[in-house]
Amino acid sequence: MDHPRRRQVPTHDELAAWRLHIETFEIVRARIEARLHDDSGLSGGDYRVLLALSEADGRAMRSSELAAHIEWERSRLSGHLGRMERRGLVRREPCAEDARGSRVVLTEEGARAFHTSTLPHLRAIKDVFVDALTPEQLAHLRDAAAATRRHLHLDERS
Amino acid sequence: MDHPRRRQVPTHDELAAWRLHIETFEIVRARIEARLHDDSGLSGGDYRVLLALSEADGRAMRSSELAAHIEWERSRLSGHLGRMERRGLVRREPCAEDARGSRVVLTEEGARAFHTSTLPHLRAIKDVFVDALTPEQLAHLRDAAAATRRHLHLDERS
DNA sequence: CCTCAGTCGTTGACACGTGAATCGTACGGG
DNA sequence: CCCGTACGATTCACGTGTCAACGACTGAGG
Repeated sequence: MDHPRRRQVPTHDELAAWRLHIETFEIVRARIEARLHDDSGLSGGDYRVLLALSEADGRAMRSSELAAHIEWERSRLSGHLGRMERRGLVRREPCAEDARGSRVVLTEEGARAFHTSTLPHLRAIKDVFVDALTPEQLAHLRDAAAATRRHLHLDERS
Repeated sequence: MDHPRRRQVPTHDELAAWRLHIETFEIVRARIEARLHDDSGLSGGDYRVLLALSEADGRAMRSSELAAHIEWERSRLSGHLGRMERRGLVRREPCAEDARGSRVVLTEEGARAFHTSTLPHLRAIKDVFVDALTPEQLAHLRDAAAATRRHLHLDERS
């Protein structure tokens, strides 16, 4: 027998809880994104970009500013914007103040797509996620997420 | 004013809880997979395939049997096995009983990679996920996941 | 000025995921 | 025995993600 100061690996139950949790909420996310896509043709990434742009001054943002805001790699954003531009959701124009950069502008069509998608999307979140849980369970999830963020030293706002 | 029988969209707090939860545990998953990859060069997908194969009779399985077991699309598995085969983790051989099919066999190297990765992987799950939470919080997560699965009519084992 | 380190955005190579089409084989019914 | 349908596995086209390398440009210093 060893003298475990502290168990180094999860118990069977802890491991089962981990798998159940992560697999379940992966399905939840997929369902919500699938509904968004069926309703409006937008992916989760599209929605996130459109949300940020529609809240921005002049419905436009510098590309790396946008990337920082939604916490994406710049290369990821670049590729995504290329696909969104092909579909007419955004437009890229050269930036006056800094010839290296570019401004990402929300098009009329992009704004329309975002607005018509919002309500059904929120409903999907309610149907699939919120309504699955009691208010106490939801509060517990929020607390667990907050504790996890502290544990990982996320949100070091200072 | 309307007469909402039942709110159709989430409240601000519910929406915030949803976003906090999903974003946090996405980061948790990414951290655990990054540690797995750093420790052993395996991705989460590799690990799942190797786990299933190492528990299978003769360390081998029919391809669609394996796909069903780990709940993957067959095309996804096919592509993934191609990459794993290039790296020598698995081998595919024609199937005796059914010339359409193929058997996926765990190689010695695959078995070795799986075994050396398991302990560090479990430790990562403990460090990053389990140790972030109190036992009560972990139980709450498990209950919330179970409730969600019922809500979505998953696990209809009948 | 001019140099040069650093930033902006894109690109390339790759891993990974989905759904539709494909191709060969299996097998039950004429 | 052959035919048509069903099935196993792969392939294709595409969307999505990472990281490293790149070319264009900026801006602080000599």
